[in-house]
Amino acid sequence: MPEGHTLHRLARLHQRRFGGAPVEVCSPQGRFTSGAALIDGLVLLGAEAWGKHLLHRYESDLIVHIHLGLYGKFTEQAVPLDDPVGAVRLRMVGEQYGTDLRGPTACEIYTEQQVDALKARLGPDPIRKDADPGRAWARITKSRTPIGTLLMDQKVLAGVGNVYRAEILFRHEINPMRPGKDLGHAEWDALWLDLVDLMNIGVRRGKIITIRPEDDHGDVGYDARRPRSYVYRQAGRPCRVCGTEILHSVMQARNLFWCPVCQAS
DNA sequence: GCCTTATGTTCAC
DNA sequence: TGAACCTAAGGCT
Repeated sequence: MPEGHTLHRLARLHQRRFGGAPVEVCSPQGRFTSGAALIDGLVLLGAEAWGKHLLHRYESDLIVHIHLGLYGKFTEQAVPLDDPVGAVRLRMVGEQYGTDLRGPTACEIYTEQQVDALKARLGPDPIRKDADPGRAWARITKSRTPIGTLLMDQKVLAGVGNVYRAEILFRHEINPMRPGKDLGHAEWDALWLDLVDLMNIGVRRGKIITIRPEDDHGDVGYDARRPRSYVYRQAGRPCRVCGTEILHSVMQARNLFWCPVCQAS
């Protein structure tokens, strides 16, 4: 699930697997061949995530920018690696492990100026310790745009995706259509702190976990195959808190889920 | 095996 | 507003 927690988890993994040593880099699929040739054999100095963006910094000021988009995935193997299967955009091989990247929206060489521009256009990332939530609040508090749209806007908040959007609004009993400027400051502070908590749990656990223990009744009556969530992909099922049927609509071409009673306004 | 669907973003009309 | 990107999992036959 590529929301921000996935990218931060990958950054930590890549740092651990490849950081501080030379990396063999290639593009079996061929769509990153020239970029891969520039960094092949160089030492990976560091990996970090900003929202849903992943950056690999190599010697010689060379930076790889990766965005997974909807489909992108990394897979990992111990060396020696099997021959690439399918469209592998990027293969990185270190001393003990190698990783393949398939289906990303972006995998390209970035300059430091492009990195600066990226950071400048992204809102604060709840997973980053250097994040300033005041920047997000400044935009939200003066906007008539629905909070459900603002939370998904990477210029407002970096790293929040459709699952965290739906779940955080449920946890704070906020209707997705409420205008940003109608959020109270205390309400926003609580929402931000909760995002920091939940998204860091996501990084540690490798999946999105949002259900409070007191609302988790052993999932009696719930479909174990479905995501364990309050509202995300729960349309038509009873709300875990009040039993009302969870609703679904499409907002800005994205699936939106909410409880009409718990999130009445 | 085939069809639908998805956690995201950019671009064209 | 919709298409494109182009992968993989899950549900269905």
